[in-house]
Amino acid sequence: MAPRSCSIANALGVVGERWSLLALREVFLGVTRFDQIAANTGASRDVLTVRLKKLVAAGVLEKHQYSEHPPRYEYVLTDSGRALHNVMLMLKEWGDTYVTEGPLPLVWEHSCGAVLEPRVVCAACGEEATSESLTRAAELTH
Amino acid sequence: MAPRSCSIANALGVVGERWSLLALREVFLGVTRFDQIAANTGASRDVLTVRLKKLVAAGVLEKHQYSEHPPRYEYVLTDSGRALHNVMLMLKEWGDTYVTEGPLPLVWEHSCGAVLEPRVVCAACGEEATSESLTRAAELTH
DNA sequence: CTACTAAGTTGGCTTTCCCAACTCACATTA
DNA sequence: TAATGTGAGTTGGGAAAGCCAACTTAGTAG
Repeated sequence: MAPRSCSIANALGVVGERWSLLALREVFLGVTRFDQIAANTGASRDVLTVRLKKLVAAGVLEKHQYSEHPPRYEYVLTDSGRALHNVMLMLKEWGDTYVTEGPLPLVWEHSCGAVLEPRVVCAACGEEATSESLTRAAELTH
Repeated sequence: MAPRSCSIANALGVVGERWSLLALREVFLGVTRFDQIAANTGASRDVLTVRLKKLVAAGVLEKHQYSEHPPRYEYVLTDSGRALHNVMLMLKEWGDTYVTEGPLPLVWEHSCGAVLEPRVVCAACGEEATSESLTRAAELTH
């Protein structure tokens, strides 16, 4: 039996390996250079090289040369990369609530002035999208 | 330099290894038994054993015996596990948009009748929480 | 008594990971 | 001009994790 075909699996195929999401976290936080990404994530340099190459190949990051002499590069988000912001927010929210102990290492404030408490809602009606409020509309068999 | 302390890293420490989120996906879809989780994810049985044990130890899943003779078990979500639904939704949404090609393997319908298009909003004001609308409110140094 | 199912275990091999040291191209300081 | 520093990786060798198929254990069904 073949494993279930699924966008979660497809997504994890791109950003699911160790260090990938942490490298992206750094770029979201404005840290765009190899050495600093390595230091802030704790990834070993060789693995980080492989991960960044894969993220670039997948169109999540772009490698920009910001200096020709000496040659220096930075990694910037593409549209696809920026769209991962939601995933990061929810992962952070879950970690804040169920994993991290003691004071939270990072708190976001929304432009409305409140400390951000993210919620997932249905774009159509604005109501919260809980697992109970969802039904399967279609599923491919193969 | 120590790596950045962060709830995303903490979250990934619990559910970030390969197969963990796919096993959880199965439980969300109602598939709660070892053999079927193995088949539907594609995880090898030995690794799946380790992952499920870790998820149980972390309080994300609970192992329930649903038959004593013969002894049979199922895995069910805890509150912490159910809270991962948002993470899954966003990961699926990103995969749908940027990775999966062709027709989507799975579509959710919200109770309002619309096909679900999930959005992340600020609980306080209801406005969308984009990366541009957020500022860092506090960060621990250590 | 044999076959079958669920839920793992086990052994052997392959792949990936980790770490420290090294390279390379240039800039800066002495 | 020699030595030092910096950014962005590469390389090599050992340790850990992963993959697969076969085996086990406990019980049911024919």
